[in-house]
Amino acid sequence: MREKINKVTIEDIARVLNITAATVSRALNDHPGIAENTRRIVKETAARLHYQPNRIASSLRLGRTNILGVIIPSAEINFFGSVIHGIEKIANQNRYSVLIYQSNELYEHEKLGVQAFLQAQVDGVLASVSKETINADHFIEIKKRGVPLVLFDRAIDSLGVPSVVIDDYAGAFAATKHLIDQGCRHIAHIGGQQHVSIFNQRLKGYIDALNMHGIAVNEDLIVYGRVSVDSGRECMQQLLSLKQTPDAVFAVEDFTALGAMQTIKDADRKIPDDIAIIGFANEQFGEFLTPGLSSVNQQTVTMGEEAASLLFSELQTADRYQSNPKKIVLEARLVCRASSIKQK
Amino acid sequence: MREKINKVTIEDIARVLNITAATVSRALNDHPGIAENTRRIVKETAARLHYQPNRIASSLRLGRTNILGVIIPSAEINFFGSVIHGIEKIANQNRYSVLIYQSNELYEHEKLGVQAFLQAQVDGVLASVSKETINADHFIEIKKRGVPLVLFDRAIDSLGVPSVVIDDYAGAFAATKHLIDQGCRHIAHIGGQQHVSIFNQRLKGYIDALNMHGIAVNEDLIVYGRVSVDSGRECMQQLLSLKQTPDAVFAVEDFTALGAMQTIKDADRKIPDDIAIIGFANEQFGEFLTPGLSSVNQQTVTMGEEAASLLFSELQTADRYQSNPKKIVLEARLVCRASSIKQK
DNA sequence: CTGAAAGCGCTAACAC
DNA sequence: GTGTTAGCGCTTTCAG
Repeated sequence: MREKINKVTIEDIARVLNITAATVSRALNDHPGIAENTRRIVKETAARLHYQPNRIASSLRLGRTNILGVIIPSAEINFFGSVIHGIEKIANQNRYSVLIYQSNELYEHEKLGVQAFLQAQVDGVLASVSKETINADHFIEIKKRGVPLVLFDRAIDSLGVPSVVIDDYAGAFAATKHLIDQGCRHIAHIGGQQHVSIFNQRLKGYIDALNMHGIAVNEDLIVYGRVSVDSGRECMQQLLSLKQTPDAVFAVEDFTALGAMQTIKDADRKIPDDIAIIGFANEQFGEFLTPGLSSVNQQTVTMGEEAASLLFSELQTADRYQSNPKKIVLEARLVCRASSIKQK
Repeated sequence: MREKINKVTIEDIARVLNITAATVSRALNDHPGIAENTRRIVKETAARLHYQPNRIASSLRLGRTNILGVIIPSAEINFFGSVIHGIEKIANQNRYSVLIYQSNELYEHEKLGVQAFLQAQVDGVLASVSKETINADHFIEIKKRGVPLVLFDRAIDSLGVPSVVIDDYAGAFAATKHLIDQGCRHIAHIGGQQHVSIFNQRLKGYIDALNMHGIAVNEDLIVYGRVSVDSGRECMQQLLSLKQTPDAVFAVEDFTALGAMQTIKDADRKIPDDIAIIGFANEQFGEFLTPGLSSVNQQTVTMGEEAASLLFSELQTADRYQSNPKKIVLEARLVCRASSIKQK
């Protein structure tokens, strides 16, 4: 491993061939007005010398980096890993690289991420907003600097930027209707923080489904948690302490549903016969629970792909942020498993 | 959103203050020989003008980018998402950003990733090798260019670069010993593809644990699968068809263990009383199964943190790749749940 | 303590 | 079809 490759530049190639750097650059980039022969010989020499173009230099010159910045709450969360997968796939197809930054659900980190990306001169930003974020000034700054921004999953409509979300409302509606179809009439909802728009949409879907089917909404059957297994347990305990306990539960997401399931089992109630249950997100573990947890699929990889595609189309339009931003709403598909299917 | 921020450079700040760009640069970077007053006023002006340093320009000048490249098979796989989480955490602490590239387990993609990183002039590369990769020339090229490289999980010892792996052998040994301690004497192993070193290590740990405890290895009790839920089912079926069925199973990883569990249940055998079971990887779902699946924790986040730390220490030593590369072996911790604890 | 000047590697006018 | 020249924004000698 003695022979270390010294950095070779287009100047080096030019010197070897007795031509100028400009010609080398043109040849390597397949410019039109270049002799076929020159191009061939330049490329050969470049390969022979193990030349790797310095993208930093060309970025500085061109004013673009071919890098996309992605801000997510945490790569450790399955959902975001999948979205990243989708984004990276489309990015690579367009010869772009992906820089990631985790906010850890902290507003301050999110701000740091935006700053890091701006300084790195990324050509575009994809972001899923942290739960803690109230102020959107950092995202507005991205817009002001003319850098395309696309939000996914946790979007902020008032920002007026393109976004990809799933239809939380329709998903929640379908989940609730499914429970109604199973014969349930006392359907509870364990909700999330209502300032988070997706959680609020799910509540609305639940309420409208009940109303639309002539079932009165019972405030006692709606409890709000912190979106976690523990919180699901606590909320379910609360529901079980009611005089009239529910015969079904629609939980705002799967971890909450899981906590609820554990509590129902601990109370010696049967799932789904005594209490049916359905979650949201279709996390991997739901399939393996006993009984299998019904849920709503969020099409994570597709979300990443769509978000990236949206960004690339933004990148091609000059009049950014002028017209109404495009909003892609992905279908939320019901996944029925044993936890919600009552034997007739 | 009319007022678009025009790109402001150190020249702009200099002009406003009637000083030179050099002084502005020094002030912003807290150079020693600069008047306290100048520094203050420069920073104030920078903030007022919404100045963001252009890292592309400074990278070109300095010859380093403060960017780390990470190559993983897929961000969609939980394991790698967690490792990324750990890497990114340490990177951010060191004011570094993380560029990711997914190989999708393809050698060709892995090569493209290396090339993209080299061109992007990343200051270091972290990689987990694709299952398909036989040829390591692309990694050798990273070394030749003097860019620090650290491998994690799927390492190639012969490359002579630092790496972080977990102790698969010890983990498998501990898992098997745990089953022996529970009184099991007919312990089966469902293995993986033996050309993958981590799977082979787990087989060895299993065999040595049996030998060390005076239990003869029974070839019938060792079956090889394809590391999936379905394969786990098939392998378990095979084990259940033996005259002498096992009283315990050590599965090469959790999905295999899950398939085995399902088959055991379907055959109306009790877990753990009839057949105890333990997996490997400590996937999230294991905790939520009934009974909870015992497993071996791989310390994924720690692996990312250690790998990144190792890279940063490489970054500080000039005589890279000279001495014996450091190899960090993380402890594989037994996680005992109901699936392997027999009532005495 | 600050200014002048050069240069990191590349590309794009503008010449010829 | 190729060369010349300038410059992207920043940092760092070297002067003073």
